[in-house]
Amino acid sequence: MPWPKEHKRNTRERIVETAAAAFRQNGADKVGVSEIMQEAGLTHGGFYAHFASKEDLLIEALGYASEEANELLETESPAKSESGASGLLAAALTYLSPYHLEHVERGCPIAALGPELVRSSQKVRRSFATAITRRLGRLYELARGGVNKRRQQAAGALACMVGGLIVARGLKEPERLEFLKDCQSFLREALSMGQLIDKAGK
Amino acid sequence: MPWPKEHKRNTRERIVETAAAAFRQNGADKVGVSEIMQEAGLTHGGFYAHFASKEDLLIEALGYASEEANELLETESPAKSESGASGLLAAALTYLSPYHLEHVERGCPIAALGPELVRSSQKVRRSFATAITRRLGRLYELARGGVNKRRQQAAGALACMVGGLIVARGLKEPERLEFLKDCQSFLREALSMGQLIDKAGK
DNA sequence: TGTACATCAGTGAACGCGCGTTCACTGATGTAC
DNA sequence: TGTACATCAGTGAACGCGCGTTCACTGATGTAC
Repeated sequence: MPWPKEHKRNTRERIVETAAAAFRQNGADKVGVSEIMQEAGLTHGGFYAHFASKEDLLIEALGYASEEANELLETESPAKSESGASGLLAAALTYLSPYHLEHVERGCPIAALGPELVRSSQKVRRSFATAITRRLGRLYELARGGVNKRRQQAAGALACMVGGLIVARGLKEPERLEFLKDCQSFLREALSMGQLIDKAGK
Repeated sequence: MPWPKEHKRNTRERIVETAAAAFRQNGADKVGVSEIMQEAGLTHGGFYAHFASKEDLLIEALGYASEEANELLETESPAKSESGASGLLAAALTYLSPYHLEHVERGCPIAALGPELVRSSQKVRRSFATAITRRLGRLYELARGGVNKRRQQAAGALACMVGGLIVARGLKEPERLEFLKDCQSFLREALSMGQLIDKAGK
């Protein structure tokens, strides 16, 4: 083998990472193969030595982005330590942080590309559904209470997180941060109060 | 004037309505001017007698879709009367209904096009921000409690509604309805319990 | 150690296609007489 | 009432452009001797 063993693998990964950021930043349809390859320091012709189609790259990039976003949620964040929140609430507060609001390209692909992905090919949709289910599973593990309670809180929290970020991104400078804070306050009550009531009820 | 007075106005409105449905169904980028005109019973060439650009049509269609969705929220629905829910919760339950889940083309444009619109031109983004603010105002009016409470509940509810629908649409047949129900249960608690606690605290 | 070679990652011109937009035109219409 | 006419809503060919994809090629590499 006339090239270093890992060379092609590294190039491929560089393309995936570049695409994962570009797709989230500008939308999968608005980013061309040429643009991705150029940002990865290559020319467009070489693309098909690594991927069968742009759709295949989208699926890989989606997987990469999902993992990246899941890690973000489990990272220690200012919001997390400030409030002393833990588990599901902590993840939600991190998700609804100004940092995540501003950094689409490194953030949650559901919020960045959700509706677009739902309209994509069956292969993409399948991959997207898996990513969502996995995320829901992680949030479920962070929730506290009975089985139904945990499932409902994981669902409600994910909905608030995704919708909160999307709506905030649609607002202008003064209102968007205010909206984000309101969503945080809402979830703080909805998640922790639910707990308290559960305890009181027992 | 050699043509009936309202003829052109009617044609224009027909184009807007057709576009409002097509954009939500397939995404603004994926729907061509030709396709819209054909669905409206016309040929593509005539488009520019009605609109300066596709972008202008998008803005008009967005306004039309927003109004249509706002009306949906204030319509009497099965979920609404079933639960005896009123105000904000009733609107949220209607939003998170299977009907809305299935009918993107007649539903909320935030959930159908949100991330795509955020990446659009300044003109489109401005129009989108206005639509969101208007929706938030309506939800605020439906909420109960103090000023802060109402603002937080309106924000949290809108976030859950938009995110809940987007996530549900990303899931497959068995899970998507389950997820929708979980979001409804979550909001039922988060919204009505907040009320109860408020009352108990006074 | 030095040279010839086979490999294959990456190059760049070219393709067919659909898009948004333009423009010279056509023909249905209400009006003037 | 009937005909000639001006208006203008709508037509359809054409444009430049960027897209995803293909393919004959180039040239950097590790290996064989």
